[in-house]
Amino acid sequence: MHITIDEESRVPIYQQIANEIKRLIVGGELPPETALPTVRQVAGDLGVNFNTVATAYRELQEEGLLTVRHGSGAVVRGRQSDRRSLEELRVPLRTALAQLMLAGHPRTAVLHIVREELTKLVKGKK
Amino acid sequence: MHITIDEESRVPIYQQIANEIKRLIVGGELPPETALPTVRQVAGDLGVNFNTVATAYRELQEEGLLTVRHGSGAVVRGRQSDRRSLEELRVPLRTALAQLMLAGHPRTAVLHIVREELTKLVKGKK
Amino acid sequence: MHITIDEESRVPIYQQIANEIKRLIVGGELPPETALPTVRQVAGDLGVNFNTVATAYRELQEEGLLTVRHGSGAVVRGRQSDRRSLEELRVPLRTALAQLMLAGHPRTAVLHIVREELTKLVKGKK
Amino acid sequence: MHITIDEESRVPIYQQIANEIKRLIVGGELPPETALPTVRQVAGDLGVNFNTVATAYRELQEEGLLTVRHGSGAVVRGRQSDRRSLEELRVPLRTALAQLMLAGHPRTAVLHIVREELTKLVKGKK
DNA sequence: GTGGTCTAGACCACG
DNA sequence: GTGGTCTAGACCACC
Repeated sequence: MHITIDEESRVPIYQQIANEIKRLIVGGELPPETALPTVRQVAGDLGVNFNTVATAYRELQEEGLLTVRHGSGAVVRGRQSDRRSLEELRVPLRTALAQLMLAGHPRTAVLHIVREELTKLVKGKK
Repeated sequence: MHITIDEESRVPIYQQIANEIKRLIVGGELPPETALPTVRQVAGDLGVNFNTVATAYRELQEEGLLTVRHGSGAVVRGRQSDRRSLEELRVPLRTALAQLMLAGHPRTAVLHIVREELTKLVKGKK
Repeated sequence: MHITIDEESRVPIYQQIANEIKRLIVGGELPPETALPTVRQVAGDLGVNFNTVATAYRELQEEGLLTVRHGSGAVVRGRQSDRRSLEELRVPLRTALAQLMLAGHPRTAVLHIVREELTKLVKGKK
Repeated sequence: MHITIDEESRVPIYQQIANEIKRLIVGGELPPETALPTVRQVAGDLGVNFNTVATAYRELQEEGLLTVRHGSGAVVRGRQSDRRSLEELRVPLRTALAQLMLAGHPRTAVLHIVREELTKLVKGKK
């Protein structure tokens, strides 16, 4: 399971970890029933404290994406769904798109980038 | 200048203000050379702390979007561009797209939402 | 003996098993002197670890609800009673009631729900 | 704001704190818009680490009961509502009722206790 | 001065 | 051996 963390980012590390795992779930690299590595293993790989990883796992569990079984690890849930409303999810999208356009990319270029990202997201997925 | 703030959001208020102003610049509602309202005025309108708005303006200045003229307020810069690299801007986009797909929206639906948002962004723009 | 476990719940599985058995004792479905199925049998039925069921049985024994006869399984005790004080038992009740009211159910609705649950509890009981 | 913690209980301290605050909200002792004491103040009063209190506040925020404003403290939300379904809330009630009956209290006595608790819950409420 | 995050390390609960 | 909880203390983000 490959996760990259940006130490410089102002996004909290635990949030970045959660986002990366979401990406892997969406992309099919972590299909339902997959056992995730232990918090201590991920912590070791990333060089962060295990509590930081535990916070990420906790967030994913609260969002219904993982089942964390005390004593036997975490697995990806079969029926995933983000509980947040579409309107809530539009806000970060809107912000990301605005920043791209501010950087000087015209509408068609932005759409191209979006298509690229969508393709990368589901690359591994059957 | 119409800005909306979500008190419940975990995104810092100053960040929300900065994002909203970026949106208005992209949309052409704040064309180059436009004078922005004073920090105190915005703070009063939104009912937030003076320093919060000041932080938002400082961020926009650091990103090269505003010119703050000593004693006479801030104006939108002529040649705007977000200084961050494309790769840096892809991360929040990727995250936003992944969340939409996790919510169960298929690729075509996500693209549709993206087009809607892009259209809304440049609505006021000639 | 029908027991249901919620894998997603944050209540430990052994605790859920113990709670379910208590419910069956209260309801009269497991009258005094009834022999309980063996730990291994319950574990197999529920698809949980052997030790998990053993922990549940141990808890019930410690609370004086079961008699574990060396080598011959567990039986329901004749004169059952939870050893904990009334004050100790009020706390979870209070918490459960507060959550129901927070969910917007008025006092009379909560009382109705309580009556329903009490009736369900003793359904099988003569 | 009076909160009592049972050090012996197996319910986590942060959970107990959250439950107590819910009780105070239901009872009207913490009406909407009330500012809660700071995490450090509560931590000092209860003799626990401030992180423990912060975890409780976080849980309440995620359940939509508090608005935590970074830098200016937490306030009780106007429109509270527990997002969990009625069925989910019935389980702890069922468990609490079963334990009371196991302790030898007949149905009418249990109902009496429930009424007492409901009355205590809303004591301070107008 | 507020809450948020992260670390380090101990101990417990669970399966 | 897993995750959960709690502590202690540091530093940062925010208002």
